[in-house]
Amino acid sequence: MEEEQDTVLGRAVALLRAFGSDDHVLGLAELARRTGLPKTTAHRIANALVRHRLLDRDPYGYRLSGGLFELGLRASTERTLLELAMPFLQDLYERTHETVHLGVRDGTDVVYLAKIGGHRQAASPSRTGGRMPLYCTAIGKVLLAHAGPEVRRQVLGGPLERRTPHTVVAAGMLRRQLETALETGVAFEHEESTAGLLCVAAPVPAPEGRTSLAISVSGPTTRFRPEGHVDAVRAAATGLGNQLARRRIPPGTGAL
Amino acid sequence: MEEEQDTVLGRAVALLRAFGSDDHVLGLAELARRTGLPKTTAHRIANALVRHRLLDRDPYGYRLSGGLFELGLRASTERTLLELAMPFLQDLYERTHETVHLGVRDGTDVVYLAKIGGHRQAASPSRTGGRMPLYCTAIGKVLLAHAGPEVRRQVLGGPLERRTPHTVVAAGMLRRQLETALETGVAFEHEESTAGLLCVAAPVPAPEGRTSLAISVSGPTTRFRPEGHVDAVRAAATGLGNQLARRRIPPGTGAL
DNA sequence: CACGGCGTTCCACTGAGCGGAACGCACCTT
DNA sequence: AAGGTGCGTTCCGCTCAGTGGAACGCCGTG
Repeated sequence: MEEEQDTVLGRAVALLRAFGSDDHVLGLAELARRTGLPKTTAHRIANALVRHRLLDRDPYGYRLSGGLFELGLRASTERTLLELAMPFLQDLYERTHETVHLGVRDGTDVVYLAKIGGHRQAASPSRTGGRMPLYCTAIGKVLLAHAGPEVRRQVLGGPLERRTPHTVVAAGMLRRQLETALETGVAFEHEESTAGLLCVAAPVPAPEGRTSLAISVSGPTTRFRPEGHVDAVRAAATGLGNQLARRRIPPGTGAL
Repeated sequence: MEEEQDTVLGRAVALLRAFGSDDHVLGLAELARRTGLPKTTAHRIANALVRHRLLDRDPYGYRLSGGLFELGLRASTERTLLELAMPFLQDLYERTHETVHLGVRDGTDVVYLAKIGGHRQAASPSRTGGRMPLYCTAIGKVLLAHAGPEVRRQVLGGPLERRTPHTVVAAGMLRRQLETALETGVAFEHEESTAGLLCVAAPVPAPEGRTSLAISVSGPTTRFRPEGHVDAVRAAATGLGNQLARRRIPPGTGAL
């Protein structure tokens, strides 16, 4: 958790960021440990954050508050992006009735901006606001393929952690997949991040600069055939792309 | 913008909160004005916030950043609530193909947690994370009807601002509408917050304590008949209510 | 060209923030 | 029962991060 934290503000932000996308509630000690702050300091600042309604407190510890949630939703760029994107995701869901995702690239991660899934949705571990490494998801591979050479080098050079028996951990193999992704305009995932999960993703074309958004449809191995949804995903992605271009929405690169 | 702001942290939060749900980008001077901070101080803190990626800066001024957006999405209570609610909203949308909202009560406001609307959605001004007063929307009236007596008194006692020619500004009239809302389990809005907009809402039943969530369907006067969707909304709301009860999700009261 | 409003830089003062030490408490071992 | 461990909390004297008035340069506008 490397942050500049020599000022109250930095420390406060560090405390907020200490909450990963999976841990909901953290005790004071854990918080102090993660941020590397002295217990006392963490205590003081965390309580101040509670006072200012950025954190909630219950007997079990601290958690990010609804106030923070509300504040986050006001971030203009992401919000207008979402508002424009929703109808397309919506349509895609209705055509496929499988889980639909919208993701942005941030560094070597995907951040999921939206997820639509009905009652019968596959047990995908993704969560809105959550992160995944680029190399092992369909959205990730699409975005990686369209990212600059530095990012590709960084990912292909770095270790490719095996997350399931099917994760592509050979850089050569991955590189080839990225090539075909560029050619065909879609990427697939076959249980590479999560066992039992298949996925197709297409990049949202950006007027200028690098694509950093992608849309995907995913479903369980039991019934889902990714190849069957290629056209639908592509349509949604290009539809959104056109919409964004018309509205002159800047590409989300680094925005997040 | 009354906040306790005698500490850096308080001031920082005040700066973030200075961004209303409608203003995207604020200049330094405007920011200083809204928070009542000296220009210098606002400048220093705002830049610190930029450094910590809670604000973005472009030639036009400051805006809430994607980092803040991401952070907000991690707020556990709201997130799990949303994850449980989405399928129901989804279904409701598919049944009606009109704009669907999920709202919570916070004080005398509704806060919209989710909005689903396809391409043909009505021009409702609501935005995810946005607020509306309780007295003039369907969701608001439902929530008001189920709120404690203090809240009712506060709203009915306070001035009812006329937002359109159809806004119910007579306390007596409003009170009667709340009664029928309690009896029938749904509330309507006929262009009371926005011209051309009709809406039905139903409360999400809470196992214990006060209901503070509601679901609505809305559409334009041109084609939308709220009465026709009563059953669908009610079904979605009780469905979600059962789900929440089963999962023992605490009621969202004051959570936000 | 003077004016008002913007964002920015400088700098001397001071109190908000700091964190080590020490405490009470609820669990576990032994 | 006695000791140990990890938790959240309180106290308090030191000091440096945060403060904000003054002053500056840069636009537009009347």
